[in-house]
Amino acid sequence: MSTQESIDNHPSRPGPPSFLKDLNDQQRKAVTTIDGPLLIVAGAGSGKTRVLTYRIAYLLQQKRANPGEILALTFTNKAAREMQQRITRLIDHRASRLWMGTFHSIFAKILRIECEKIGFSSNFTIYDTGDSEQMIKLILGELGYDPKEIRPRTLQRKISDAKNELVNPDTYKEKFISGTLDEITSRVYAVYQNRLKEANAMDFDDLLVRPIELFETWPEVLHSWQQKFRYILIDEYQDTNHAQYKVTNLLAGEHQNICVVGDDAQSIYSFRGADIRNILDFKNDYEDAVEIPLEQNYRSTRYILQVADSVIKNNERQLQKTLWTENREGEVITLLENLNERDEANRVANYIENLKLRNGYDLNDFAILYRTNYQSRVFEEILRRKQIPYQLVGGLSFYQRQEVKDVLAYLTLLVNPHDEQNLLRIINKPSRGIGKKTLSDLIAKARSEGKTIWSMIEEVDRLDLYKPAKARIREFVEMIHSLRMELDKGGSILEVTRTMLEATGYIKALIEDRDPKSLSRRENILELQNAISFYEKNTRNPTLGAFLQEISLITDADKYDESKPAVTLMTIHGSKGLEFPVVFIVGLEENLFPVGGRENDEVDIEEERRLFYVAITRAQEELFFSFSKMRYKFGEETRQMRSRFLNEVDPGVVRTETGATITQTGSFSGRPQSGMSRSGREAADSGNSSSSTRVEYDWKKPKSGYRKKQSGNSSVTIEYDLDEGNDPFHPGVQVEHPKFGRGKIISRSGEGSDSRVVVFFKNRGQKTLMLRVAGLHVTES
DNA sequence: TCTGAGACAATTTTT
DNA sequence: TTGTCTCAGA
Repeated sequence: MSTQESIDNHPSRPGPPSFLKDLNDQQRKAVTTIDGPLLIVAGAGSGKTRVLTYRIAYLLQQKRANPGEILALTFTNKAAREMQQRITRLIDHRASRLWMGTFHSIFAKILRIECEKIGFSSNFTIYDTGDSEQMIKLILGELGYDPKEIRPRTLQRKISDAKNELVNPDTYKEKFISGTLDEITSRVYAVYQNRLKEANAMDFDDLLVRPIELFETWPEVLHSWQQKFRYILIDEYQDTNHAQYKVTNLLAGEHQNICVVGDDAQSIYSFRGADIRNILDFKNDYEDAVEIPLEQNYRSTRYILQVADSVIKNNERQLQKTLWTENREGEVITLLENLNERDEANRVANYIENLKLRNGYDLNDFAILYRTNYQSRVFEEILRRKQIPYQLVGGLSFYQRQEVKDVLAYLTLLVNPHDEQNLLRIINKPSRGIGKKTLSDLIAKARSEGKTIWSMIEEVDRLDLYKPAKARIREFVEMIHSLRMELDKGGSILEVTRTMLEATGYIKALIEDRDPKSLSRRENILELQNAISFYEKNTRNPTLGAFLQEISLITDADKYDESKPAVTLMTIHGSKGLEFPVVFIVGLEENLFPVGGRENDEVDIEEERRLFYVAITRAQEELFFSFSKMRYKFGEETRQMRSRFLNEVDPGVVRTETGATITQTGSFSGRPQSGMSRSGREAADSGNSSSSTRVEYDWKKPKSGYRKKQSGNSSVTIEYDLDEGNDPFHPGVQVEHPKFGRGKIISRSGEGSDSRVVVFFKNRGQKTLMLRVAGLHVTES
């Protein structure tokens, strides 16, 4: 508090920036406590991003650091972009000089500068999970295992887990031999790491692990980066894994100015090695750490928070905290019961149309959230049929499509000839008569001579191979050589790509192909060319290598445009950090959400529950739960059971479409496993156990009223009745909306409880709102 | 070496 | 249901 007082007491000094006024006490403290380790425990919707961005702006304004001395790490591209935009708004062009981005992109950038010290060259290739898997499959075969018996994917997962725990192949060998699978993993892991290095390639995990290797073997390199980053900020700290913990711990070693923000209740990435202990133990790791909680929620209605709270308290492991809000109670949550997934999609679509019409929502106010990507299909189909624009976020990424990966493989080969995976991918694509036999001979020869495949085929003439194939290989090598020359002579990336598509006959092959997908493949390649062209025009020193690295770390999700007038479809994981006025959480069924476990691995129910919590807390005003009694799975109609989570929600704030309470839903209220949700049952039986808020039974007509702010934090509620027409909302009046902020009424239409106003909001633009539900209040002018 | 029919597996979640 | 992989035959 003393910081805040000293700032407030000297308004005439050039000291505190005016933007601090936008913050509440806790937030302001979090922004202005700048030296030393700081843990901000930020509940959902408590203004976390705002605090981070203001903190950065504050550091700059107070001249504590130059932009280049601030390192801000996020977990997803979406979060990074969001932050980038907000900071740009706050502090102009200097934002671009910040070291801000995802863990992976930032450390890729550092590695590009430093990687020669650990035996890589700066145009190393980044392998995605698919590339890794392919490579592991090849290695398995070479080691004499059958990829059908041992799934490359399983091994990929195990190796990735080991890397995130900083277990190298040698340690793995010592520590983890307990069964044959571990033994195989150990052997494959060792070969895999060597192959990656030979190929001058890194997988996603290496982008975090290799910097640690670098810093530990080169203390002076570590020291210079420690010096550079005076202030480090980490978002979503609860989702960091051990490698991420370690690498930031190293970097913060000098200045100890490390500020982490997180919420243990929103930890949803343990499958990727995220270790919730990182946040729980922060205060042990950094002795002088200060902890600041952010507990006021600005996002959601009281009912939404209430239902979120009723869910999350079923988890045993969690930090104690109290999330509260000044927002209105809002609408009760509606549970949609559907016959099957088509029925579900139709019902959701109908609600969207109705709410849009009745309450003046825009299309981008709606989000449909699901557990798994494949659930999006039905929704896409129905929305398309009903001509409701939507945008699908996530799923198969553009850059992961076959044809796009093929083109990128060619380009990658131009900058990194040792990249084996990409060479093997396209050496016979389109088919040019270099078949399986020739290739396996080639690989065997390369292995026995200890050379890369590329260096073998460069001297193909001395090899003993199938004659016709030799000629084709020679042609292939010459083609790559001449393309590389064109690139080296300074040819533009786009031009080289065009030449390549021509020379390889890739496009020609697609045109001749009778496959109906060929057309969309050609379109995708065109789109890729657009991306290349965009990159070249908008980058200072565009190089093919940099382009390839950049796109290997971005996904389709990054194209998400929140202002586009369309309904958003995404997974709950993808929705983290976002908010929507109206949210539909669909597919609340056993074995879907929570997901069904595969044979061997247990589903972490607490994590699934946190995921449900994340989904609920995305909603600002209206929330819907939905499940289907039948669902097509693998082409077969399966009977579905209602999710156990629905037995845990506070029944006081959830109603079915008919207005019935949720426990009255008949045959589908059955609980799946005995003894499973004891606490959930208790919550259900004891009604509003989680909160003192009472819910009126007549939920369809919420009380009217608006809050009039008085001095300080208190407010009085003034009753009015829209049917009487004694409300204060007329054109010209300044109003405040719980979500959209301040605005001015432009016009009004409709009668009584149908009254609507058009309001122009400073931050959100023009909106049509239903007075009955908008929760507006008049501001003093 | 290439092609196509049929087998088969897959639905967690992201960088 | 869809997409991927394999194997037999040309």
